[in-house]
Formats: sequence, structure tokens, C-alpha cells
Amino acid sequence: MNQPGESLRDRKKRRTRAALERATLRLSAERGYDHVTVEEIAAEADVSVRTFFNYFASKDEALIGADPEAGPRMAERILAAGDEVTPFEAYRRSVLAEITDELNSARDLWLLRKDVLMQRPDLLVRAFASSAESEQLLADAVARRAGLPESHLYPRLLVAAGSAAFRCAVTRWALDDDVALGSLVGEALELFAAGLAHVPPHHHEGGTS
Amino acid sequence: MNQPGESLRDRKKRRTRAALERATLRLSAERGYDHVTVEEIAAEADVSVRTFFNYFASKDEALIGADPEAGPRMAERILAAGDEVTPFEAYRRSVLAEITDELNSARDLWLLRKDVLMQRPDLLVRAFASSAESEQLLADAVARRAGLPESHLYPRLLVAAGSAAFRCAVTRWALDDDVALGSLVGEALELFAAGLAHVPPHHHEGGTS
DNA sequence: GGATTTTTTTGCAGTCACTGCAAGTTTGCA
DNA sequence: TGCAAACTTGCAGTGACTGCAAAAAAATCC
Repeated sequence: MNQPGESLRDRKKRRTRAALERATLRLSAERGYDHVTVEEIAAEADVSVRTFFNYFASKDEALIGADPEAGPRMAERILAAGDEVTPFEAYRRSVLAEITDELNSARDLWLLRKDVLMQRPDLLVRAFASSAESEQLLADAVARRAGLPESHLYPRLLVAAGSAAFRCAVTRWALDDDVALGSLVGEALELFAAGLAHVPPHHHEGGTS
Repeated sequence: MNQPGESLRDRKKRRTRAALERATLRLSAERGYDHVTVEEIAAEADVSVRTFFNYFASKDEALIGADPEAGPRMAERILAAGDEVTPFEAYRRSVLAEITDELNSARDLWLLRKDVLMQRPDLLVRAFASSAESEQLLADAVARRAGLPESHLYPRLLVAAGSAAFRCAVTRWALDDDVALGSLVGEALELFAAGLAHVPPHHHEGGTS
């Protein structure tokens, strides 16, 4: 009894993971991240505390809810991009694709996340810290794609810039959501592409660019 | 009894802080960051555990040993820069100045730090997370300097890029220290200045590409 | 269907980071 | 010298996180 797509086991795991993520966000948005214990989260999701830690290495990780497959998926996309695009472009597309998918499939979670981050902007930085291994994976992919040695700064820097772009975009987005998160990430990457040396013009007011 | 420079109290505080920082690094380099307890660090520095936490908000923070005055100092420098330089240039100079000073006054600590980070590269990201408030301060300074509204992405992005540059430079530096850390940070900032859109050439002699 | 093997969940005991509070101690200042 | 402010300390407590071994559930085999 093993469907090609998903076994009962896999389905249950997905559901548990999702429940824990949602519980973390719901409770944190409601009464503040550090007024919520893992015990309460686990209770809300109807599993034991120990199970929480089988799914997430830390409370922070549950907050950002990083998909463990996202890293490999993005690396895949970077390497699969045709030779006609630059490494930067390949990376940019993989980031934007990932974010678009994520937002489409879990918009409600991001709204909760926004509430939490508005209360404590520093949590975003902390939560991102857990994605360190993932960064290494992506940097290697970029290096391969760009034909650079592993020791070169560029791949690491590009990936770190992507992280930073996302982080800043979310921070900005949490302030007021006139603009779509996806657009903000795109805008940030655009600034990195063009170079930070020149100050961008500031075409503001509700421009949903 | 109050010298213009430093009171007895100030001197003692500096010494205690330095002792704690050094103890954290020495023990961590020797037997690994998470095989060292705060209790041991405090003992090595001859203070109580409680005092450790009066100086550092977390064990991570002691590892990076961020100078609490560094943020304000850099912000100061950014705002003080003459009008003939761009905001980017003002920021770059403040970063490089800070790093040069830091390396000159605490090179030995950075060598210990290198040992620790070689064992666990992810610690760097985590340690940087504690500098979130400082980032806000710098971003505000950049925004003022560039005449941009606080909501604009650019200032935040520039500061985040600076963090990333430093982070990547240290990571690279920890691999092999043929190159000075200062130069690597400079190089990284250069890449950001020029824009990540084009792949940098890799001027390498032993090119095992 | 039932036996067995593999995976997942759980409870439990323990470690350790970190916090608030209420002394105790040291330094600054008049 | 004596008082006030700043710093240190111990203590008790909370809560994140871990390893381990047993229970429960699901996939596999006959």
C-alpha cells in the first residue's frame, strides 16, 4: 500500500509539521513570541513536546518554518538554468520562484508571521541563522554555475545578499503592506544587481511597483 | 577623582568585559563552543555567572564580543562624512575604519575566534543576530545621509550588505589566512558597490578550476 | 489475517542558558 | 567621613533542548 505520491506516514508528517508551525505562529501572534512555551505549542498541535523537537531543532526554527527541501530545490533550479543566463540571474530566478510558491501556498502563515515580526523585528535575524547549512548548499551551486573556485567570495556573497534582500524586504513589508512582499524582494535584488554604489532615486507614495 | 579619560570603575568594567570575552574564546577554541559552560567561562574570568550576564546578553554575544559603542561610533562617522562622498562611500569608510581599529587592538582574539569558527561556521551567523539593534541605528544614519525616508529599502539593504560582507569575509578568512581580513572585507564591499549582476573575474594563479 | 521490521511518538531525567530579585560590596563625590 | 550610585553576587526559578529506552503506529512479508 504505497501510492507513488505519498504514504500515510508522509501525509501525517506533513500535517504534524504544518500544525506545529501554525500553532507556533498563532500563539506567538496572539500573545507574543516569548510568552509562549514549547509546551503550549505542542499542546495546541496535539503532540508531545518531544515531538516538537523531532520536527524543529529550535523554537526559532518553527517560527520561520523553513522547508527543509527548499535549499536543495533552489540549488537544483540554479544548476538547471540555461547557459544563456548569468549566475546572478539564475540565482535571482530561483529565489523569486521559491518565494512566489511559498507565498501562494502559505499566505495566511505569512500574515501571522508579520504580526510576530512587527512586535520583535530581531526574531527574523535569529530565525534566519538556522539556515546556515542551506546557504552553503546554495553557494556551492552558484560557484559551480559561475565556474568559480569554492574559496571565492562571490558565491557566498551572492547568497548572503539574497538572504539580506529577503530579510530587509520582510522587515519593510511588516511596516506597511501596501506593497507585495514578492515585489519588495525583487526590488532589493535589483538594487544588489545594479550595485549599491549609487543612491537609488526615491519614487515613493503608494507605488505598487 | 575623575580623570577625563577613565574612572577606576570604567577601567574595571573594561577589564572584566575583556576577561570574559577572552575566556569565552580561549575555552571555546580549546574544547569546542558547546562543551564550554557559562559557569566555566565565569570561573576562568574570576567573576560570578550572574556577572557574565550583566555584560553579555547571551553566550553567543560574548563569542563575537561586539563592542556596544561600535554602532554609535559608526553612525557618527557616517553622518560626519563630508558631502563630497556618496552615502555608500561614507558607509564603506566607517566599516573599514571600524574593522581596522578592531583588528589592530584585538588581533589575538580574532585568531582564537578563527579557531572556533572553523569548527562551527554557523556560530558566526548566530552571533551576528544579536547586532540587530545596531543595524537599525546604522540604517537610520544612512537614510539621513542619503536623504531617503526611513521606509526606503536602500539604507537597510546597505547595512545588511555590510554585515554580509563582513560575515562572508570572515568565513573565507577562516578557511586560509593568506589574505588579510581587512582586505577581504574591502573586496566584498567592492563587489557590492559594482553590483552583483556581473560575475567577477577570478584572478587566480593556482587555478584548479 | 497475523508476524516482523521499521519509523515515529512519547515520557522521563537531566543539563544548561538565562532572568528577577534582594542583599552585599565597591567606587564616586561632597 | 558618610552618603548615594553603580557593580557584583547568590539564589530560586523558568524554560529550551538532549539522550535514551519503551510504547505505538505503519509498512512489509508470509
